[in-house]
Amino acid sequence: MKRERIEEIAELLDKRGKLTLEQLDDYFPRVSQMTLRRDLLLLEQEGRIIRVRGGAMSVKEVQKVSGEPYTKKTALHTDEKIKIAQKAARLIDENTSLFIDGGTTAMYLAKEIPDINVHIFTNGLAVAIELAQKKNVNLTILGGQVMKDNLSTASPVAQVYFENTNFELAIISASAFTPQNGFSCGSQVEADLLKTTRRKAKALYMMLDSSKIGKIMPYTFARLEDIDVLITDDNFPADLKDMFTQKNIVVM
Amino acid sequence: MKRERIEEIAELLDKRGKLTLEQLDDYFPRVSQMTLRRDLLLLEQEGRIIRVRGGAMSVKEVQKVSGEPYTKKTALHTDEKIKIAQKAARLIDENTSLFIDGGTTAMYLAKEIPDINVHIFTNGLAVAIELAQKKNVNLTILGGQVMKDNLSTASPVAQVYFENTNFELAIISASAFTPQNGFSCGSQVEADLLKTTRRKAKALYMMLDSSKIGKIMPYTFARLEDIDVLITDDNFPADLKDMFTQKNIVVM
DNA sequence: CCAAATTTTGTGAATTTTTCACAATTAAAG
DNA sequence: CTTTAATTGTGAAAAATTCACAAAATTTGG
Repeated sequence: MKRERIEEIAELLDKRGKLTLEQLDDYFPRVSQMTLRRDLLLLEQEGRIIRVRGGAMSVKEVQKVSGEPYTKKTALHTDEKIKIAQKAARLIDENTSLFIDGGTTAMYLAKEIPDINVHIFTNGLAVAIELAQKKNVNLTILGGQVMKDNLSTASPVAQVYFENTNFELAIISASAFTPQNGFSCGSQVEADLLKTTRRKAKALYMMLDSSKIGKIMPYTFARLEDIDVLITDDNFPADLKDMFTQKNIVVM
Repeated sequence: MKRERIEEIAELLDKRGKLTLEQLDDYFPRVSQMTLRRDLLLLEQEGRIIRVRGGAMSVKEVQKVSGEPYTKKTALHTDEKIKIAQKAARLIDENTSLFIDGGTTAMYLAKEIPDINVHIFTNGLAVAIELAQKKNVNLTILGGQVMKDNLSTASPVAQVYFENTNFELAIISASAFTPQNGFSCGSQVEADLLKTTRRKAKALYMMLDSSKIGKIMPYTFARLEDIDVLITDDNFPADLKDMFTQKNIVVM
């Protein structure tokens, strides 16, 4: 009981990297903060976490890479993204092959994916690192020039390689969405890649947190009706939801 | 003055691993605790330290403690590898393009490379993550199936893509070396990749720490005379060194 | 099955650490 | 030599952490 909780905390911390005591309290409403504190103390003594003011952070997380620009971006809308990622993870079946993009939401998805036998293609460096830790996941990363801002790769040449791969499902995310302009992102090559994704996958699942709604980025890579499932958070506007469901797109 | 102090704090912290504010106060009696706090905050934002209750700890220190399969391997012969990496880093000129492999020594090399204008190709995920942090380094990662044990990619298909790239210099490392069997590694596809490297690069620099000498791995990818420069540590046997220099190979 | 012993947990006060706001000082620029 | 900006110091306010002890839960032994 105690040990179970502690292990759960450790796991959670490995996934999220860092948690405040308040966040932990939300996850474990049945015990007091003091108990959680004591658990953290124990985990610290085991060398698995580091207690910091306000909460704790995972040692594994620190070991990965230090203060890169990427982690900064990670902080925004974290909770929504994790929830979306959890929903998406549940949609992945064993013994299938799928594509995941390189965005931040995708990275959370990578964390949530269970260690099952699947073949995953990705153009995200951070996603790849995360998935490489799962023994049963067969992983292929798309090569190409690395974009420093989001640690994902894209290049026309890599497209050729991409053309020769097969997968059933693609789970991608967009930087912006409006009904008129569809799903868009900030780079031409990325848009091309995602367009190819749309062509090659039997089904296209889109992860979109509601903060992206109403925004427009330069390159549209999919329209509203191009997707099969939309995975979003609770703040998704009802009228928009209707627009999707009317086109037989599942919104969840 | 301010920056100097901050650097000094960072250095101290890297050495000692962890320091309380009181200890820091002893080291810097001329400034107030508040100033030290502000310095620590700055260092934390730079991602170099982690502030904990009572003081701060060095990120490097945390990173040392191993846990993962990959990180475990990293821990072995660390000092030699870092020295070799430092030597290799000095050989890289601005405005050139080069290939770096995906091994552990290569990862240390990535850390040591200054933030200069170069184009780097690599098949190492960890190497890529490290290099992605340098603003001026143009980075391309070779795609392919990811090998979980060493976080590097290799696949016949990626080879095709590789063929279309150009670089002047390749800095690679081997898992094993004997004069008879040359430089060898543990995987067929990796050997193929490194062979291609040998063909495409104008010059081939080999990083080899002395612990690899006398070992044999299944796949040879280069012979003694194939390389141009051998970068090794101080324990490299003198007789072997002669063998290389007699073939006009620089040993350093 | 019950009671004693042990472990785990919760609570509020005490302590410590950290933050905050503003003044004082120092360094830099014109 | 002013003026401006940056850095630093101070004490109070806020927050987080620890502490001590009682309550609750779990385990143990009869």
